[in-house]
Amino acid sequence: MMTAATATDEPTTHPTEGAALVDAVLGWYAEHARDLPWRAPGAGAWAVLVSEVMLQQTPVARVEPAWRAWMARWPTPADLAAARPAEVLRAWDRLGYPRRALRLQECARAIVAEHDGEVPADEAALLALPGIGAYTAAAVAAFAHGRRAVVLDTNVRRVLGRALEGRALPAPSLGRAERDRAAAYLPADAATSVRWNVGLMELGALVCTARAPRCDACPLLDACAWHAAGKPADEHAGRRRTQAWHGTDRQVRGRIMAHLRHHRQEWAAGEDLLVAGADGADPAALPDPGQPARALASLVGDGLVVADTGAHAGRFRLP
DNA sequence: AACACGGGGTA
DNA sequence: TACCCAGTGTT
Repeated sequence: MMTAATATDEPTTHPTEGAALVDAVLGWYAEHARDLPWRAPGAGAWAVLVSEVMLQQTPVARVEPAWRAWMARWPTPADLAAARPAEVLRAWDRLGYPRRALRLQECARAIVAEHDGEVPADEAALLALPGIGAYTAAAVAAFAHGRRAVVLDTNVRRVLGRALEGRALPAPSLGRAERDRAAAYLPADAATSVRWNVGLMELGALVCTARAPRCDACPLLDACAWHAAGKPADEHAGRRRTQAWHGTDRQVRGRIMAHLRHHRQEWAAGEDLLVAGADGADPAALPDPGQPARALASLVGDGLVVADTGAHAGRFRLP
Protein backbone atom coordinates (compact mmCIF):
# COMPACT_ATOMS: atom_id res chain seq x y z
CA MET A 1 0.00 0.00 0.00
CA MET A 2 1.32 3.44 -0.90
CA THR A 3 1.29 5.81 2.02
CA ALA A 4 3.79 8.35 0.78
CA ALA A 5 3.46 11.84 2.15
CA THR A 6 2.52 14.50 -0.33
CA ALA A 7 4.03 17.54 1.36
CA THR A 8 6.14 19.48 -1.11
CA ASP A 9 8.35 21.33 1.34
CA GLU A 10 9.70 18.25 3.04
CA PRO A 11 11.20 14.99 1.88
CA THR A 12 8.78 12.08 2.00
CA THR A 13 11.32 9.78 3.57
CA HIS A 14 14.08 10.23 6.08
CA PRO A 15 16.43 7.31 5.36
CA THR A 16 19.41 8.27 7.50
CA GLU A 17 17.74 9.90 10.48
CA GLY A 18 14.84 7.45 10.33
CA ALA A 19 17.10 4.40 10.33
CA ALA A 20 18.90 5.62 13.45
CA LEU A 21 15.61 6.20 15.25
CA VAL A 22 14.30 2.79 14.20
CA ASP A 23 17.42 1.01 15.40
CA ALA A 24 17.27 2.81 18.75
CA VAL A 25 13.60 2.00 19.32
CA LEU A 26 13.90 -1.63 18.18
CA GLY A 27 16.92 -2.21 20.38
CA TRP A 28 15.24 -0.67 23.39
CA TYR A 29 12.01 -2.63 22.82
CA ALA A 30 13.86 -5.95 22.54
CA GLU A 31 15.26 -5.28 25.98
CA HIS A 32 12.30 -3.69 27.80
CA ALA A 33 9.04 -4.97 26.30
CA ARG A 34 6.45 -6.01 28.86
CA ASP A 35 5.28 -9.61 28.76
CA LEU A 36 1.61 -8.92 28.04
CA PRO A 37 -0.67 -11.88 27.27
CA TRP A 38 -2.00 -10.52 23.97
CA ARG A 39 1.62 -10.31 22.77
CA ALA A 40 2.22 -14.03 23.35
CA PRO A 41 3.09 -15.98 20.18
CA GLY A 42 -0.09 -18.02 20.51
CA ALA A 43 -2.41 -15.03 20.75
CA GLY A 44 -4.75 -14.98 17.78
CA ALA A 45 -6.18 -12.03 15.89
CA TRP A 46 -9.37 -12.05 17.95
CA ALA A 47 -7.37 -11.92 21.17
CA VAL A 48 -5.47 -8.91 19.85
CA LEU A 49 -8.65 -7.17 18.71
CA VAL A 50 -10.30 -7.64 22.10
CA SER A 51 -7.24 -6.26 23.87
CA GLU A 52 -7.15 -3.20 21.60
CA VAL A 53 -10.80 -2.36 22.21
CA MET A 54 -10.39 -2.76 25.97
CA LEU A 55 -7.29 -0.57 25.87
CA GLN A 56 -9.20 2.31 24.28
CA GLN A 57 -8.94 4.75 27.19
CA THR A 58 -8.38 2.06 29.85
CA PRO A 59 -4.85 1.46 31.24
CA VAL A 60 -3.06 -1.88 30.78
CA ALA A 61 -3.09 -2.72 34.49
CA ARG A 62 -6.89 -2.79 34.61
CA VAL A 63 -7.35 -4.42 31.21
CA GLU A 64 -5.15 -7.46 31.80
CA PRO A 65 -7.32 -9.40 34.31
CA ALA A 66 -10.53 -8.49 32.46
CA TRP A 67 -8.98 -9.61 29.17
CA ARG A 68 -7.95 -13.01 30.63
CA ALA A 69 -11.45 -13.68 31.96
CA TRP A 70 -13.04 -12.46 28.73
CA MET A 71 -10.92 -14.66 26.46
CA ALA A 72 -11.48 -17.71 28.66
CA ARG A 73 -15.23 -17.20 28.40
CA TRP A 74 -15.55 -16.12 24.76
CA PRO A 75 -12.44 -17.39 22.91
CA THR A 76 -13.81 -16.71 19.41
CA PRO A 77 -15.97 -14.05 17.73
CA ALA A 78 -18.75 -16.65 17.37
CA ASP A 79 -18.72 -17.25 21.14
CA LEU A 80 -19.15 -13.57 21.92
CA ALA A 81 -21.71 -13.12 19.17
CA ALA A 82 -23.92 -15.75 20.83
CA ALA A 83 -23.68 -14.28 24.34
CA ARG A 84 -26.43 -12.34 26.09
CA PRO A 85 -25.63 -8.62 26.03
CA ALA A 86 -26.39 -8.37 29.76
CA GLU A 87 -23.64 -10.91 30.47
CA VAL A 88 -21.28 -9.05 28.14
CA LEU A 89 -21.90 -5.85 30.09
CA ARG A 90 -21.38 -7.65 33.41
CA ALA A 91 -18.09 -9.13 32.19
CA TRP A 92 -17.01 -5.67 31.04
CA ASP A 93 -17.35 -4.75 34.71
CA ARG A 94 -15.74 -1.38 35.47
CA LEU A 95 -13.49 -0.96 32.46
CA GLY A 96 -15.43 2.18 31.66
CA TYR A 97 -17.24 3.42 28.56
CA PRO A 98 -19.60 0.39 28.50
CA ARG A 99 -20.79 1.26 25.00
CA ARG A 100 -17.47 -0.28 23.96
CA ALA A 101 -18.70 -3.64 25.28
CA LEU A 102 -21.85 -3.52 23.17
CA ARG A 103 -19.87 -2.43 20.13
CA LEU A 104 -17.38 -5.23 20.67
CA GLN A 105 -20.23 -7.72 20.55
CA GLU A 106 -21.64 -6.01 17.44
CA CYS A 107 -18.14 -6.28 16.02
CA ALA A 108 -18.06 -10.01 16.77
CA ARG A 109 -21.42 -10.46 15.09
CA ALA A 110 -20.25 -8.54 12.03
CA ILE A 111 -17.11 -10.69 11.84
CA VAL A 112 -19.27 -13.81 11.94
CA ALA A 113 -21.79 -12.47 9.43
CA GLU A 114 -19.46 -10.80 6.97
CA HIS A 115 -16.05 -12.41 7.43
CA ASP A 116 -16.78 -16.06 8.14
CA GLY A 117 -15.85 -15.63 11.77
CA GLU A 118 -12.27 -14.58 10.96
CA VAL A 119 -10.87 -11.19 11.95
CA PRO A 120 -10.11 -9.40 8.66
CA ALA A 121 -6.53 -8.34 7.92
CA ASP A 122 -7.38 -5.47 5.60
CA GLU A 123 -7.29 -2.10 7.35
CA ALA A 124 -10.30 -0.76 5.46
CA ALA A 125 -12.34 -3.86 6.32
CA LEU A 126 -11.40 -3.49 9.97
CA LEU A 127 -12.32 0.20 9.94
CA ALA A 128 -15.82 -0.72 8.78
CA LEU A 129 -16.45 -2.83 11.90
CA PRO A 130 -18.38 -1.38 14.88
CA GLY A 131 -16.15 0.14 17.55
CA ILE A 132 -13.07 0.01 15.32
CA GLY A 133 -11.69 3.44 14.47
CA ALA A 134 -8.52 4.60 12.77
CA TYR A 135 -6.21 3.64 15.60
CA THR A 136 -7.65 0.19 16.29
CA ALA A 137 -7.87 -0.74 12.59
CA ALA A 138 -4.18 0.03 12.17
CA ALA A 139 -3.24 -1.70 15.42
CA VAL A 140 -5.08 -4.92 14.56
CA ALA A 141 -3.69 -4.93 11.00
CA ALA A 142 -0.19 -4.55 12.43
CA PHE A 143 -0.21 -6.53 15.67
CA ALA A 144 -2.65 -9.29 14.74
CA HIS A 145 -1.68 -9.75 11.10
CA GLY A 146 1.84 -8.36 10.74
CA ARG A 147 0.70 -5.74 8.24
CA ARG A 148 2.44 -2.45 7.58
CA ALA A 149 0.17 0.27 9.04
CA VAL A 150 0.49 3.75 10.52
CA VAL A 151 -0.38 3.18 14.17
CA LEU A 152 -1.00 6.53 15.83
CA ASP A 153 -2.20 6.42 19.41
CA THR A 154 -1.60 8.98 22.13
CA ASN A 155 1.76 7.38 23.01
CA VAL A 156 3.14 7.34 19.48
CA ARG A 157 1.93 10.88 18.85
CA ARG A 158 3.66 12.10 22.00
CA VAL A 159 6.95 10.31 21.31
CA LEU A 160 7.15 11.46 17.70
CA GLY A 161 5.99 14.96 18.62
CA ARG A 162 8.77 15.28 21.15
CA ALA A 163 11.57 13.56 19.22
CA LEU A 164 10.84 15.04 15.80
CA GLU A 165 9.15 18.37 16.48
CA GLY A 166 10.18 19.34 19.98
CA ARG A 167 6.61 19.59 21.23
CA ALA A 168 5.80 18.65 24.82
CA LEU A 169 2.46 17.13 23.86
CA PRO A 170 0.71 16.44 20.55
CA ALA A 171 -1.92 18.81 19.20
CA PRO A 172 -5.47 18.20 20.46
CA SER A 173 -6.52 16.79 17.09
CA LEU A 174 -4.63 14.59 14.68
CA GLY A 175 -4.08 16.36 11.36
CA ARG A 176 -3.01 15.20 7.95
CA ALA A 177 0.48 16.66 8.25
CA GLU A 178 1.11 14.71 11.43
CA ARG A 179 -0.16 11.49 9.84
CA ASP A 180 2.00 12.04 6.74
CA ARG A 181 5.07 12.58 8.88
CA ALA A 182 4.41 9.37 10.82
CA ALA A 183 3.92 7.51 7.54
CA ALA A 184 7.24 8.84 6.27
CA TYR A 185 9.07 7.30 9.20
CA LEU A 186 7.32 3.91 9.01
CA PRO A 187 9.91 1.26 8.03
CA ALA A 188 9.34 -0.26 4.60
CA ASP A 189 9.71 -3.83 5.80
CA ALA A 190 6.46 -5.11 7.31
CA ALA A 191 7.98 -7.08 10.20
CA THR A 192 10.20 -4.14 11.10
CA SER A 193 7.28 -1.72 10.90
CA VAL A 194 5.34 -3.82 13.43
CA ARG A 195 8.20 -3.69 15.95
CA TRP A 196 8.63 0.04 15.32
CA ASN A 197 4.94 0.64 16.03
CA VAL A 198 4.79 -1.43 19.19
CA GLY A 199 8.19 -0.15 20.29
CA LEU A 200 7.06 3.49 20.03
CA MET A 201 3.91 2.70 22.00
CA GLU A 202 5.87 0.91 24.69
CA LEU A 203 8.40 3.73 24.88
CA GLY A 204 5.57 6.22 25.35
CA ALA A 205 3.95 4.05 28.02
CA LEU A 206 7.09 3.33 30.05
CA VAL A 207 9.63 6.11 29.43
CA CYS A 208 8.33 9.03 27.37
CA THR A 209 5.29 9.47 29.58
CA ALA A 210 3.01 12.49 29.52
CA ARG A 211 3.55 13.65 33.09
CA ALA A 212 7.06 12.76 34.22
CA PRO A 213 9.18 11.41 31.35
CA ARG A 214 12.27 9.43 32.31
CA CYS A 215 14.56 10.99 29.76
CA ASP A 216 17.64 9.49 31.42
CA ALA A 217 16.39 6.05 30.36
CA CYS A 218 15.35 7.04 26.83
CA PRO A 219 17.05 5.49 23.79
CA LEU A 220 16.15 8.58 21.76
CA LEU A 221 17.66 11.10 24.15
CA ASP A 222 20.47 12.15 21.81
CA ALA A 223 18.08 12.55 18.88
CA CYS A 224 15.21 14.19 20.77
CA ALA A 225 14.30 17.69 19.58
CA TRP A 226 12.24 18.37 22.70
CA HIS A 227 15.09 17.50 25.05
CA ALA A 228 17.57 19.48 22.94
CA ALA A 229 15.29 22.54 23.17
CA GLY A 230 15.24 22.34 26.96
CA LYS A 231 11.87 20.57 27.21
CA PRO A 232 9.61 23.57 26.55
CA ALA A 233 6.12 23.58 28.04
CA ASP A 234 2.98 22.39 26.27
CA GLU A 235 1.92 25.10 23.83
CA HIS A 236 -1.71 23.98 23.95
CA ALA A 237 -1.89 23.98 27.75
CA GLY A 238 -4.39 26.82 27.86
CA ARG A 239 -6.76 25.17 25.44
CA ARG A 240 -6.93 21.75 27.03
CA ARG A 241 -9.88 21.16 29.29
CA THR A 242 -9.95 18.60 32.01
CA GLN A 243 -13.15 16.62 32.07
CA ALA A 244 -15.25 17.06 35.16
CA TRP A 245 -16.40 13.90 36.90
CA HIS A 246 -18.08 14.51 40.25
CA GLY A 247 -21.70 15.39 39.82
CA THR A 248 -21.73 14.79 36.08
CA ASP A 249 -24.25 12.82 34.08
CA ARG A 250 -21.49 10.33 33.33
CA GLN A 251 -20.98 9.57 37.00
CA VAL A 252 -24.73 9.07 37.45
CA ARG A 253 -24.85 6.78 34.42
CA GLY A 254 -22.03 4.77 35.94
CA ARG A 255 -23.90 4.34 39.21
CA ILE A 256 -27.02 3.15 37.44
CA MET A 257 -25.02 0.66 35.38
CA ALA A 258 -23.22 -0.60 38.49
CA HIS A 259 -26.59 -1.15 40.18
CA LEU A 260 -27.93 -3.12 37.22
CA ARG A 261 -24.75 -5.22 36.89
CA HIS A 262 -25.16 -6.41 40.47
CA HIS A 263 -28.95 -6.58 40.59
CA ARG A 264 -30.14 -10.15 41.10
CA GLN A 265 -33.57 -9.73 39.55
CA GLU A 266 -34.13 -9.52 35.82
CA TRP A 267 -36.02 -6.25 36.10
CA ALA A 268 -35.30 -3.32 38.37
CA ALA A 269 -37.77 -0.61 39.37
CA GLY A 270 -37.04 2.74 37.78
CA GLU A 271 -37.33 4.38 41.18
CA ASP A 272 -34.53 2.18 42.50
CA LEU A 273 -32.35 3.16 39.57
CA LEU A 274 -33.00 6.85 40.09
CA VAL A 275 -32.04 6.52 43.75
CA ALA A 276 -28.96 4.50 42.80
CA GLY A 277 -28.01 7.23 40.35
CA ALA A 278 -28.42 9.79 43.11
CA ASP A 279 -25.94 7.81 45.22
CA GLY A 280 -28.57 6.61 47.67
CA ALA A 281 -30.10 10.00 48.33
CA ASP A 282 -33.48 11.34 47.32
CA PRO A 283 -33.17 12.44 43.68
CA ALA A 284 -35.59 15.31 44.37
CA ALA A 285 -33.10 16.81 46.80
CA LEU A 286 -30.29 17.01 44.25
CA PRO A 287 -29.14 20.38 42.86
CA ASP A 288 -30.40 19.05 39.53
CA PRO A 289 -33.38 16.81 40.42
CA GLY A 290 -33.86 15.77 36.83
CA GLN A 291 -30.36 14.36 36.46
CA PRO A 292 -30.98 10.69 37.40
CA ALA A 293 -33.98 10.45 35.09
CA ARG A 294 -32.03 12.10 32.31
CA ALA A 295 -29.11 9.72 32.82
CA LEU A 296 -31.42 6.71 32.76
CA ALA A 297 -33.06 7.92 29.58
CA SER A 298 -29.67 8.39 27.93
CA LEU A 299 -28.67 4.84 28.89
CA VAL A 300 -31.86 3.57 27.26
CA GLY A 301 -31.03 5.66 24.21
CA ASP A 302 -27.59 4.05 24.06
CA GLY A 303 -29.06 0.55 24.30
CA LEU A 304 -27.26 -0.08 27.58
CA VAL A 305 -30.56 -0.32 29.46
CA VAL A 306 -33.90 -1.67 28.25
CA ALA A 307 -37.25 -0.31 29.41
CA ASP A 308 -40.19 -2.67 29.88
CA THR A 309 -42.92 -1.38 27.62
CA GLY A 310 -45.47 -4.00 28.61
CA ALA A 311 -47.71 -4.26 31.64
CA HIS A 312 -44.72 -3.55 33.86
CA ALA A 313 -43.76 -0.16 32.49
CA GLY A 314 -41.45 1.63 34.86
CA ARG A 315 -39.12 -1.35 35.14
CA PHE A 316 -35.71 -1.65 33.51
CA ARG A 317 -32.96 -4.22 32.92
CA LEU A 318 -29.71 -4.78 31.07
CA PRO A 319 -30.33 -5.65 27.39
C1' DA B 1 -13.80 20.76 15.15
C1' DA B 2 -16.08 19.97 19.37
C1' DC B 3 -18.51 16.87 22.50
C1' DA B 4 -20.00 12.97 25.15
C1' DC B 5 -18.57 9.00 27.04
C1' DG B 6 -16.17 5.63 32.91
C1' DG B 7 -13.39 4.83 36.23
C1' DG B 8 -9.34 4.42 38.77
C1' DG B 9 -4.38 5.17 39.50
C1' DT B 10 -0.75 8.60 40.29
C1' DA B 11 1.94 12.94 41.30
C1' DT C 1 -7.02 17.94 43.38
C1' DA C 2 -5.70 17.62 38.65
C1' DC C 3 -4.24 14.94 35.10
C1' DC C 4 -3.78 10.86 32.45
C1' DC C 5 -5.02 6.62 29.98
C1' DA C 6 -3.31 1.45 23.17
C1' DG C 7 -10.21 6.22 21.10
C1' DT C 8 -14.85 6.13 18.85
C1' DG C 9 -19.09 7.96 17.12
C1' DT C 10 -22.08 11.83 16.73
C1' DT C 11 -23.28 16.62 15.86
